[in-house]
Formats: sequence, structure tokens, C-alpha cells
Amino acid sequence: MTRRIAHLDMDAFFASVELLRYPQLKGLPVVIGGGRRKIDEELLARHGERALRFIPVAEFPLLKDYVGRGVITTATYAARHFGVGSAMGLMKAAKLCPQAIVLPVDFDEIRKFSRLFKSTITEISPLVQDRGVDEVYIDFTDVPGGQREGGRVLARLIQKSIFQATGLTCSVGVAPNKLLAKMASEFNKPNGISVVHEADLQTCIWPLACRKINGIGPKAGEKLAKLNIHTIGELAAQDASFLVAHFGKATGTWMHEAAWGRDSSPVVTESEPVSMSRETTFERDLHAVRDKAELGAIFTRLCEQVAADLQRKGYVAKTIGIKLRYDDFRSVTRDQTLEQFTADAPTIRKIAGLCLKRVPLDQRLRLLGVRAATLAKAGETPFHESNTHLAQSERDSAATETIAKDQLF
DNA sequence: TCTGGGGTCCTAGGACCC
DNA sequence: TCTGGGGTCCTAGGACCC
Repeated sequence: MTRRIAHLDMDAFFASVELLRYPQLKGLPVVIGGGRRKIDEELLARHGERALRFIPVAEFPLLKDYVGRGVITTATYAARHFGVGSAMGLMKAAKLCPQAIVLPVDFDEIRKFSRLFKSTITEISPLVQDRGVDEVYIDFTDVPGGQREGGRVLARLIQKSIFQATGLTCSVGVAPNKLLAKMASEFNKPNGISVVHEADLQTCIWPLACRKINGIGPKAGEKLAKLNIHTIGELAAQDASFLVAHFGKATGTWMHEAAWGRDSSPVVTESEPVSMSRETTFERDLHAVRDKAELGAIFTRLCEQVAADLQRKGYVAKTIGIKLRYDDFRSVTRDQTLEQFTADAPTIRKIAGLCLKRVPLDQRLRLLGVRAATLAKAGETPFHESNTHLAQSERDSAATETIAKDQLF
């Protein structure tokens, strides 16, 4: 039986979820992003939950009135006509489409609908791999009916079931593997289905830009363009050895395989987290000395959030790290691996503070982040790693306290 | 007026051990 | 005394994705 893999992508997910709440915005240019202003709360306070759908369009905030940092998470298709798209800075988007309505991300609502559409899929076709809140891969191969019309019949059923459960539309691509399925799901957006077979490689895939391959980003795309390789077909025409010479063994080999539509990676239903982090970009750039109190408070809060995330999800971490971004957008990271696992906020704060001291702080900062890595399930850490080394740890904290007194953090 | 926040994976050098 | 690999862990940075 041939492998049939689907990639399903919710259409303009963040924006579509907001349109369920504010149907009066349907067809209008709406962008989701920012989040510094509590727009929903303001509207809710003024109108009440049940009246949200009747709020006059004129009362919604416009992009042109937006001041502050941030990028667009999702734009409705009406907004995309103006050239506005995800990852674009709000300020730039405001120039392109000042009349667009801007709404903040409602993460609770997004997670709710994410769970709902994913459980709808799992009931029909159980082998599902998460790819963020709004995307999944689904293995149709052994599902009854999964082979009919190359997977189109099952895709249609899933699409219909998701719409019934959520009121949201999605686009599906079905192909022999994840790589091609991902590309196929873009062929017929929104609310479309696209089925790709191995024989379609030359006609459907090869004319596309190399950047359409999942994993070829801005840097690799630019490098390929300089080598005069623009389409996937042109990429496929290269010797694997030529690509290896320019991109290294792993990437070069992979690129060549991808251009030929080959990808044997399985649909993975479960995976353990590798790291958990919290970071924040400040409203204005902060200075380590002049804004010491403010920075210190933010830093402590980030550590507490990471600790709370670990505890809530039942993990402990052995590596604690920080990330900061200077006003010129350069970023640096520092991390330190502990002798014991921890999910304790004061411990994380202490180690993160030590990391921060290893980094130059004479330049203004725009972002600060705290990260926990080398995770293990709480209660499953090896005895010798979680319970010994007490003497060492005591020496560490004594040393830390002496250092900490005369330092910034 | 630049450029969010949450991740994963890869590379490369150095330490350290066998 | 000089010169080795291989393996693993740690750290820093960067590409990429949603």
C-alpha cells in the first residue's frame, strides 16, 4: 500500500477565530498582532459578552492608530490584498493598509480551538503529528478509505468535520510524504484540497521556487539564487556533490533529496519537549544601569514564569540560560548546566543571574529571555542526579551570594 | 517606524575520558 | 616524547518554522 500523508493547515487561523467572535468584521481587512492593548477587554467592558457580535465596525481600533512594537501574526485574506502578511512589523503594515482593524492575540481562545480541531481529526484518523497550533500532518495510509481518490475523500471528510465542530475552514494537501504534502496544502487555499502523486513532481513541484521547500529559508534561498538556482527543478538538476560542496554534507544531500520529492520521515505522534522559555521585548529599550529596577523585576518575572511552566507541565531542567537582544538587534545567549535538576524559581533566578553577568551590559537592551533546557520528567530523574551533590550545591550558593551582592542582578 | 514569542535542529570548538 | 582517534558533554550562535 502506498504511503498517503496529509498536511492540514487552518486558514488564517488567529484571524478566523476572532471572526467567529466578531462576525461583523467578515470580509474586512483585519490583522492579529501586537497584543499590548487590551482591545477585547475594552470592548467587553463597554458592551458585554453577548453583545460583542453587534459592536459597530467603527468602534474597532485601526492599524493607523497603532503605536508600539510588534509583528503581525495573521492577516485576513482581505488584508493580504494590501500586501500585509504575517511576520511583518505592525508599523510597516500600517503604511500599507492603515484602515485595517487590529486585534490582539487571544491565546486562551486559540488554544481552545486548536485542541478542538485536532481532536476532531484524531477521531477520524488517529496518526497525527503536531506542527504548532494551526498545523498537523496526518498519516492516511492505513486508515479505512484513506487511499480513495489518493486521499481526497478522507481529506474532504476531515475538512467537513472540522467546519462542523469549529466553524473554521482549513486547507489540506495529500501526497506520498510530509515534504510534498506540506507543499500541496498551499496549492488550493483557502478551504481547498490538493492531491499530489509522485508522477506530478515535474509538473507541480519543479516549477516552484526553492523557498517553497520546508526548510529552505531566506538565507539558503539567497545563496541558491546567487548560484543561479531559482526553481526546485533547477535544484533537482544539480549534482548532489555540487550542493554538498556549497551547503555541507547534511544540508546538501537533503536539498537534493527534497528537490526530487523524496522524504521518508515518519508522522510522529508523540514527542518530549527539549526546552521551555519565556522572553519579552520591552516597550522601549532599557539600560542595564539606568533601568536596573525595571529590568530586575522583568527578569525575576521571566524566571518565575519558566519555573511555573516547568511545574505545570511536570518537568525539571538541568540547563538554565538567558538570551538578550541589544538595541541594534544583535542577540547573545549564555547558559549553564547544573549538577541537579530543578524547577525552582529562586534557583532558576540565581543561575540566570550568573549567566547575565557573563554578558556585556553597556548597550541598551530591547529583549530579555530565560530558558530551561536538558529537561526530564519530574520524579523520573536519576537518583544520583537529583539527590546527590548537596555539598557542591551548597558551595555554589555560598559563592553565588558573595558575588551577587555587588552585581547588577 | 524597523523587526514577537515559542520552539527545534545543526554546527563547531573545547574539555575530558578512554 | 610525540602524536592519535573516538565519544560525549557543554556552550554559543544561527537558520528555520509556526
